[in-house]
Amino acid sequence: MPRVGLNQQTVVREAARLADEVGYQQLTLAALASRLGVALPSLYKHVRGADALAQKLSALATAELATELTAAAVGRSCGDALRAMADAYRDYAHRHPGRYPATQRVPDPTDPQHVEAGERAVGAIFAVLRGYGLTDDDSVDATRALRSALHGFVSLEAAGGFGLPRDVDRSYHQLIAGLDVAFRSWPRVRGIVDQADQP
Amino acid sequence: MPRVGLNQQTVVREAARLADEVGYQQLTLAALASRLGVALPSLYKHVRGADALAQKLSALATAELATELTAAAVGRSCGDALRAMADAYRDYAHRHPGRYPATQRVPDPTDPQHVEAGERAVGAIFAVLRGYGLTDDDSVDATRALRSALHGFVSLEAAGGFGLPRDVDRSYHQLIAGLDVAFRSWPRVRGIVDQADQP
DNA sequence: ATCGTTGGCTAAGTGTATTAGCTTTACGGC
DNA sequence: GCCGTAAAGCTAATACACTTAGCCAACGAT
Repeated sequence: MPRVGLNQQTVVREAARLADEVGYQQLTLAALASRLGVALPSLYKHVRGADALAQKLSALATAELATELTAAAVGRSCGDALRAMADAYRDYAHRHPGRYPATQRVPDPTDPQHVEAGERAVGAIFAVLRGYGLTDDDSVDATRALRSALHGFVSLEAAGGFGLPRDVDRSYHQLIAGLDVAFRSWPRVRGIVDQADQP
Repeated sequence: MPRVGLNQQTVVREAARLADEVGYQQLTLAALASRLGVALPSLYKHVRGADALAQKLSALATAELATELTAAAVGRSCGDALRAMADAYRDYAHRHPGRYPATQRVPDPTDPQHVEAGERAVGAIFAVLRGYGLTDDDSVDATRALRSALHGFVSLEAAGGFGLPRDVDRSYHQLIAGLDVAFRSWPRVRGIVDQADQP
């Protein structure tokens, strides 16, 4: 029985490819093992189990996404940067439908590469928002808002949640344009929010 | 062996309760059967299988959510309606952490109640946006934007995606305030988008 | 009272994840 | 070049989850 010569990286990479083909939920150790030409239990020599594989896949996908988000924003600012980053985000989800859901897993604190990837991804968003003059609490709120909008749109789209015939690209760009407007008036808006909290 | 006296409704209702307790992903036919005091295969007398149960649960949760969204918006308009509806949305997700994910399943066209529930939910959002003067394509875009923002925020929050200590309620209200600003300037913004599409 | 429908059951089969323990390959040191 | 060992593969067995088949008893209508 000749050895296949696997290691953790090859296993996780192949898991990513398989997930993109069959879907994140359909990624199974059995399918992965057969794809790699080994028996299922052999995978445990490289990965602690199904959950650990999902975590490693998350680290991989998050790192890829962070790199692409950063690349999209470099050399641009404000609206230009926001549009470029938003397009890169959705584009990644389209090109990697199986990896994208993995990026939503919260980084494992015991995996430095995973943590670093998550920080890079959030950092890329943070950087764009700094271009709008947003800092401190404002930038935290804005980061959450942007992540929510991007992830929400992409995941609804992937789930087939947009039934009407209206062009989905158009709706996405309109959403981004709306966020641009919101971020431009963010501190002013915040004043209104604070004010509304007072009785 | 005395009969328990189940029917589809009691099974689905109990599934909803169980999902809220243990989580949507942890909802299992085995756990549901034991909770109902019945052997697992007996459930098949009331539900076609695990997937059909998930679909029925989706119909139930979507109907509940639609009712609460509608109730929140009645008698209000624009920013008031938007805030009330957004709060109701997130509140439902908090009160029913196991049902909420079920609402994201696309309605089954062969289940009239499911379809009706989905239409009511989207209709409630549509109605609020009409208060902003948005119609036709604009309202489709805006509905998608609002759904994306609400779902994205709630699902990131549920996943534990917001690590920083900044108050999450504040961030949510800020997001809603930002959407209010965006919707007020929606048609104007749309002109910019259309313009950007030209070379 | 009985007959048919229906709601429950047990048994059995499939697919996935996991653990235990064995075998053999490949490599580094001598 | 040989050999010892760590690691990479394997088979076997366990634990769940979902599903189907087929049996039996309870309940309602006649």
